[in-house]
Amino acid sequence: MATVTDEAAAVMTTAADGAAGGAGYVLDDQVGFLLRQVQQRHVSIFARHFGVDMTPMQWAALAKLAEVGECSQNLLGRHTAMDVATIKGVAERLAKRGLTATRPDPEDRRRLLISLSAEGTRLYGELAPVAARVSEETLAPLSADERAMLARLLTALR
Amino acid sequence: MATVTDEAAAVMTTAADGAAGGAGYVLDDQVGFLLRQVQQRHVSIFARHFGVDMTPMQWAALAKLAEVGECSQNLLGRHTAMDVATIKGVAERLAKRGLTATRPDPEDRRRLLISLSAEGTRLYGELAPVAARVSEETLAPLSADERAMLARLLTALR
DNA sequence: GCGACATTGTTGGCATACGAACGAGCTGCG
DNA sequence: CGCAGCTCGTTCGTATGCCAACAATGTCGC
Repeated sequence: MATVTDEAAAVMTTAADGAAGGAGYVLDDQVGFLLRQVQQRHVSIFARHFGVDMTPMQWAALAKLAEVGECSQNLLGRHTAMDVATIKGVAERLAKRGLTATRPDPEDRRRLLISLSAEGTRLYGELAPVAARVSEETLAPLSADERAMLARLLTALR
Repeated sequence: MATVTDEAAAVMTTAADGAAGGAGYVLDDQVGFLLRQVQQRHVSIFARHFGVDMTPMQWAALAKLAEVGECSQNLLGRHTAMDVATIKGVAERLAKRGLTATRPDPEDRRRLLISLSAEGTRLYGELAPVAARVSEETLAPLSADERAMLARLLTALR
């Protein structure tokens, strides 16, 4: 099923075609460019469902906190694939909105422990179905088999 | 070719599993989260090959200019999938480095025409093979068939 | 030819992203 | 015990990325 189409077959070639002057390099065929555009569409769908009060990054942190429970800011950053400087800002904005609570780790005075507040837990429960719909809508153009294949390929490139 | 593996089959389910409280929503399985991580890896590979003097966005603008020739800032933004506010900054930085030349459009006084300078053309020719290697390294974990499949799936989601 | 509407570019504001540098705290090894 | 080396959090600087508002310019219909 789902055989390789003609136009896709010509796409994303290796670097072996060393034509001088960059002939043969077409921006629109590069993985990075495709990835960015798919990401753009996804973020746009996310924004339409979540509104301006919840960004993908904030949602990722919220969802991960719901999943693993209280953890240090640094670990939360690793769980959500965010830079230390990035998770700082995200955690800050979540805390300002009262969705998380923070306290110093009694065992390690370097660490800042972060956990969901009651309101954060409530909001997570409310928004999780919305997040599922966002994923669904993003993948809408693909069949079930294609979605599974995409998951496999993306996981391999992670 | 390339059958669906077990773990991927369980991944990226639809929103139909309406379990209350978000049970069943696992951040790591969502397309958006996977996309962001693949993107991160790609950008990291890009930075290793290109250094700090050329960002993915700047390269996209440069490559597109080489492809289509002189065009308005707005059109260049659409060609490279950049917001008007984003292409402004990118064009500014390219111009500051002398890689592009700008002039007002004699036919439409709203437009700002942008083209590659001699130095920009030279640099594009020099870096195009590097860009090809970046794409190659990003896709290294995949076979040729898998790359074609990925291109097809990403294009469908663009 | 003129006024409603669209297009182009600019600006301000907010939220990522990430490298680098820094201070404070922890840990293991001699 | 002492300290070299690591980890954690913060801050700074630069570059996206996008929305909204705005001014200048084009276009099109009447």
